[in-house]
Amino acid sequence: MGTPQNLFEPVKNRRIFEEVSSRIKELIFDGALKVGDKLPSETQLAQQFGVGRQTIREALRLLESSGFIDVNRRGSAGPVIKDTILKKVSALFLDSFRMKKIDLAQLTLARLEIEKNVLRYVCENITESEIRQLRKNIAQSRQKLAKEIIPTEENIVFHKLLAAASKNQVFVIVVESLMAIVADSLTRIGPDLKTSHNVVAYHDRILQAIVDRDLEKAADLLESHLLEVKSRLQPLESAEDPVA
Amino acid sequence: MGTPQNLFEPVKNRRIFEEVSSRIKELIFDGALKVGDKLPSETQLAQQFGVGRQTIREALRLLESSGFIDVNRRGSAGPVIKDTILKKVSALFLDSFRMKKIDLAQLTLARLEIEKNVLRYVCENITESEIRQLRKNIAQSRQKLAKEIIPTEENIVFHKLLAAASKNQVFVIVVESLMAIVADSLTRIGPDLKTSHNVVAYHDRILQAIVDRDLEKAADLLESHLLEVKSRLQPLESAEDPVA
DNA sequence: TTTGTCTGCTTGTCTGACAACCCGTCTTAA
DNA sequence: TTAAGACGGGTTGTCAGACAAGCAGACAAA
Repeated sequence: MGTPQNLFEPVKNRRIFEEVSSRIKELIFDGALKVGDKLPSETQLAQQFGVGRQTIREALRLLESSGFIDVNRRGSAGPVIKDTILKKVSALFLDSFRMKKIDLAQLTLARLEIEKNVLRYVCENITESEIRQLRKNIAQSRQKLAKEIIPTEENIVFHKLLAAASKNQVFVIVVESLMAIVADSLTRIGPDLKTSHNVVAYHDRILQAIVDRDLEKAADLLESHLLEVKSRLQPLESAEDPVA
Repeated sequence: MGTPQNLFEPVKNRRIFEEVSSRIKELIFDGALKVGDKLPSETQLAQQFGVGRQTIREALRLLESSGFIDVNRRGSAGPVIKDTILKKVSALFLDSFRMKKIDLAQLTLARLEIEKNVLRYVCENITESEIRQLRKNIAQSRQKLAKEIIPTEENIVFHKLLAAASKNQVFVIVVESLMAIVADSLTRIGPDLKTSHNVVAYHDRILQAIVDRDLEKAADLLESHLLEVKSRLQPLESAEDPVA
């Protein structure tokens, strides 16, 4: 008590590569560097910033892992400005999950609530073209099923398409992140053709409810659907940690 | 059409530092390395992995920027295992915002929906101790206001405390991320004592509604509260981009 | 037109070097 | 006795130089 703590901010002891990294970041935010633009090669960057190449490399690692650039492999031209921040957010979300900060019950619950919100906006805003996309997605799943292939990817995409149709980027990011965890969990579990048929059937009925603008029905279907997915993934939860 | 495209997956050409980074990550996931443990020094790591120090450094940069380790500055001992993934997620979310992928209207809308969900779980699960924390938070805000200091930090914390009281880590992460954006936006706007009084008053009434287990009232108050915050931040949206 | 080869440049990695810096230890002075 | 100051070993941050692997475009050959 009594002693105020944040009076003296820490003197910023930034490392040079952090400074370089955030300078480049600012250039991107300001629009001076746009997606698709190419950065000079490492040697040139080193000269221009007046630092060593190792410093530049570490700065590039930072930018790369934050989703701002894409470093070409050996040989070809310099780093390219790209925007893959979303993928990086999802990856970190997955890391959180793997650090046991989230369990499947919490995940499903949150997913349910958030996707219900999404559904509301979807029912209000969905366009014909988006409906076509969803229909196409279901058709692709069915084609795979007919060949006895599990359409995992397509089933994940269905939910991402829904999020996109809400026209709210925040939902897109969050759903994308949650689905990354679901996708990861699904790869750990054996494939199951019968369940997949069920999943696709649910997706189809949900889409139908959306087309009918029947929000309540869509939400109910979604709830049953997710609870089923949860019970399917549940065994994973306890089966993990085989470490002594 | 006709030509299948994903038949040949790209030969994975992982760089050594990526390999090193993910090896260490796995050790953390497996529990072989726990939070607080110290990694060997860079030179020792280089020897043990049989690679150069530069490679180790780049691996450490990766781990650092993903929130797995904390590298001590010059001099003191080796890197320490830490878990600051959440902070990194928030930082990336903020980057998304700065890349104009999210605007304030979308943000507020999503925040409203998600915090309403949170409120529902809060009303069901909140404990006495959490109520005390929230009360304390409001009291602190009032103290600052009495000294004519804007309690920005406390006001942000209020919403984080609510999220925590939902007992769902997913909501915690999402709210944390959204509030990082709000906090950042608030620093760009001039302080406003009068508005702050209003904010704290809202928080107080929301807490009261929660204590009364009056979900509907709490949700209504939250909605008005957030819409007010939105209208306060709105000027920022158009005032940006002074670049020609 | 397609295929093979060559050249130059870029990235990935290693090695060696050194200043700045932290921490525990030892010395010294009050 | 104890507290302040000096010392030394170990560590990080950064630089410089080196070289193999690999790509891209030019050019030659089939």
